[in-house]
Amino acid sequence: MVPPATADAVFHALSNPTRRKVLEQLSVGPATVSELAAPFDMQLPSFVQHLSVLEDSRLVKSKKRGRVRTYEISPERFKVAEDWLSARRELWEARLDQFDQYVKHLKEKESES
Amino acid sequence: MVPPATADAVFHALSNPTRRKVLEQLSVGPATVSELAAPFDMQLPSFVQHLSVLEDSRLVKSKKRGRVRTYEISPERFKVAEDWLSARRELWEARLDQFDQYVKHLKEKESES
DNA sequence: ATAATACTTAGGTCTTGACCTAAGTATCAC
DNA sequence: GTGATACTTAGGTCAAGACCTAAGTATTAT
Repeated sequence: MVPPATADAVFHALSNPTRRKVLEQLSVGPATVSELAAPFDMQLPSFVQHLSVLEDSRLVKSKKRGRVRTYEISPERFKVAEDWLSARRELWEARLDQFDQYVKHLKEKESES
Repeated sequence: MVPPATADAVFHALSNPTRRKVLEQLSVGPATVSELAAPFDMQLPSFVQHLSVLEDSRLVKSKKRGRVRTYEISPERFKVAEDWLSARRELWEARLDQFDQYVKHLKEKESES
């Protein structure tokens, strides 16, 4: 069981377009703060806050070497979101299948008469 | 391409534990406002706001018959989240596979010497 | 017709989120 | 060791989010 606070942080991190674009960039490969910030029309301190949100959610991790901080994707964390979504899907698909079966059953009965 | 605003709304809707619990409940089957609200220690108007957020994101839909409003899951919308996540995963997995290949390649070279 | 039920509307508070500017620190390049 | 670079810290604003209470409307039950 994933603590709910974890899912909160992960989905919240994903809810902002700037942060999603950062994740899209990092999916391609690691990058530094300035590289990540370059495409955005935003002051650096504001942008860095987004990186903090991402890091707090653990969707990414970073390391500083000298004065340069490099970020990379932390793939394990995405499972929190993926697993929650697929658990929902399994539940309702099972239910809808059951409903389909029921409809099919009704139709068979109908054609008997 | 899904407009980013859509992903914003979907992930934002998913970021709150009350709303996720509602979605868990609705995955099991449709339910009315009062049925959904019952487990939560929250005033009804506050709770109904959560339902509005979910409906705005189109993760759920509702219909009113008489004085009772019934909610149900709207499965298509979940694909927005699922697709975004799986697109990221594909990218970084391709990259990490490539890296694995590279390491393997290095090891082969090493054993030649 | 009256009362109870099932929401809805209309506010108000308090916290969090998303930005900003200005100034600071730690490295690196010369 | 001086200046440029790459962030960091420390504030401050303004909008959005998550709750609340009080009162309203539309249905249904008696």
